This record gives sequence, structure tokens and C-alpha cells, in this order.
Amino acid sequence: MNDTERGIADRLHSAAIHLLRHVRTEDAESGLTASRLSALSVIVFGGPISISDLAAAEQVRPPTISRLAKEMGWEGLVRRERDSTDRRIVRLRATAKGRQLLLEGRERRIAKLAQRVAELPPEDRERLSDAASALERLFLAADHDGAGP
Amino acid sequence: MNDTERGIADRLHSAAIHLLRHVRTEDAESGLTASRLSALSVIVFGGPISISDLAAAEQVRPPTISRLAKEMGWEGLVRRERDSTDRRIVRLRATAKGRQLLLEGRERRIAKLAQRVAELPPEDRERLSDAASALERLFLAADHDGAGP
DNA sequence: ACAACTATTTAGCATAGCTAAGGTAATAAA
DNA sequence: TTTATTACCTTAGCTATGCTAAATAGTTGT
Repeated sequence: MNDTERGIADRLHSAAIHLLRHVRTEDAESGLTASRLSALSVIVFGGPISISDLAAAEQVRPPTISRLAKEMGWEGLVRRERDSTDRRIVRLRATAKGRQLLLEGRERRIAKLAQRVAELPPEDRERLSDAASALERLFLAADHDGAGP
Repeated sequence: MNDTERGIADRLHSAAIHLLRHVRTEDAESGLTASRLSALSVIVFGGPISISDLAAAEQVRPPTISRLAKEMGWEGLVRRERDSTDRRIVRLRATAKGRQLLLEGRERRIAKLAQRVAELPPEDRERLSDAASALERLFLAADHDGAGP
């Protein structure tokens, strides 16, 4: 098709918006809010993480995560642990409950999307499969998933 | 590569999250909040739209849009127009200012993404270009862009 | 006319973002 | 070692944006 970089970027951007809007409808099921799901995803897939680092990953300010972490602690989604060598640092670790809720929610998202993929003509599935690694390379330097809106 | 539907869905999902997280960093520049940008995008690209229809497109409840529309009116981003045949209906139409702010913001997003695309090896760009139309077909039935988080 | 339905708004509440400022721990410098 | 600075987190208070329930206004059907 010999698309320009601008053209490719434009179409990928639109597709990403539609894709996430489509899967987001499953999130209510989990009983967790979008910000909790997103933060939990970073913690589950990336392992224990400090308040500041999680704030950076989520593109919000530390006080926002500080409060979120407190609430998610009350709700039994994460455990708060003090770093033993630097006691200023609070590390957040997913509990079994938090991990399970997140994984179930993610499964629902992926399943809904997979259903759409399955409805595509085979040659389209082929193209997407071929493009998947290229898409991953687009953001190699980037941080982790984070369930995303 | 012979990926399963589940595998393809999973990788597309991750890629979409990374992609939008990447471009979202440009949005502060516009001086508009995420909800305003998203609503404005639906209005600019889809044309005048009622409160209820916009609420459906944005996946929020009508009162949320009602208030947003009022504020965006004050801010000179949209005009509120009563439908002449059914005077219950309020149609929102982008002002020149609203349209310009939105298009500039979108340009910044696309440009940032295009830069990443340009850094890929040529065969990856080729694959993405090939996949773009397949991605569009994934959500044919779906509603409009809407700037998306 | 009037009952029922539809579109929007108002009111009141919860969540989640921000900045500013405070507390405590670690580190650098005198 | 004492002092000053820096780093990490929290608290307090504000704004924006989501929700539900209920009110208002316009339309439609009997």
C-alpha cells in the first residue's frame, strides 16, 4: 500500500482508540475502577514497585498514587512494604486477591478482542499476526502495560 | 508466525495501551483536559451531535455530558443549538476555536507517533502499513475516534 | 386533554487528578 | 559530628469528572 509514516501513525492511532474503547466495556465486571486496574496491572506484571516509580509509570503525581495505594491496601489488593535498606521507600506488592482480580479482568478484555479477531477474514488475521512483533518494537523502550484506559 | 486469535488479541491489546500512553504525553500542550479533548474529537470528526448520543459515544451518562457541554460552551469550544423540529434536543457543534485546538492537538499526537514509526526498520513499517486496514476492519461497526485516553 | 415516554438538567455524592506544604530518612558538606 | 540538602512519602485542600435520583420541558399516542 506504500503508506507514509504519517499515514501509518494516523491509522494506528485511530485503531488503538477503537480497540481500547471496545475492550473497556468489560472492566465494570471486575468491580474495580480504571485507575485501580491500571495500577494493579503495573504491579502484577512488573513486580513490587515504589510509590514514585508507580506514579511515573502511571503518568500521575506521587500524591495520587500515595492515596490510591492506601485505599488499595484497605481493599486487600496490595500489601505495603518498607524497603529494608532505605526506609523512606514504600514498595507495593499485589496480594493473591489483587492478582486474581486483575488476571480475570484482563482475560475478559482479551477474550472480547479475540472474538473480534476471529471474525476477521483469514488474510487479515495473517496481517495482524505478522504486524504484532513490529507493534511491540514500536515501544520497546517504553514502560509496562498498565491495563490502560 | 501462525499466532492464535488469543495471542494476536493479547499483543494488539498491549500495543494499543503503549501507543496511547506514548502519545498522551502531548495532550497537556493543548490546555484542554482529556474529557474535553475526547468529546471535542467526536464532535469535530462526526459533526454536530446530541447530548445523549455524545454520552453514548463517550461511554458516560448524559448528566456528565450535559455539564461538560455547558462548560465547553463557556470556554468557547462548542456552540449549543436547539433542534428546530424536536426542541428537547441540544446539538453540540464545534466552534472554529474548538476545531483548531483539537486539530493541533491531534497533529502533535500523530507527529509523535510518526516519529517512532520512522525509526522502525523498513520491513516493520511495511508490516504495519499492511496491518492498518485490517485494524480498521476490526472495528468497522464501532463508533468514532474520540481522541481516546 | 392527558398519560406515557424522551431529552436534558439539577442536585448531591464519590473518585481521582493536581499543588503546596509537612515529616522522616538518607546523604553531602563543613 | 553536626548541619544542610536532598529524596520519598503523606496530608490537606482544591478542581474535574464520573455516578444516581429526581425535576423540568417537549413529544407522542389514546
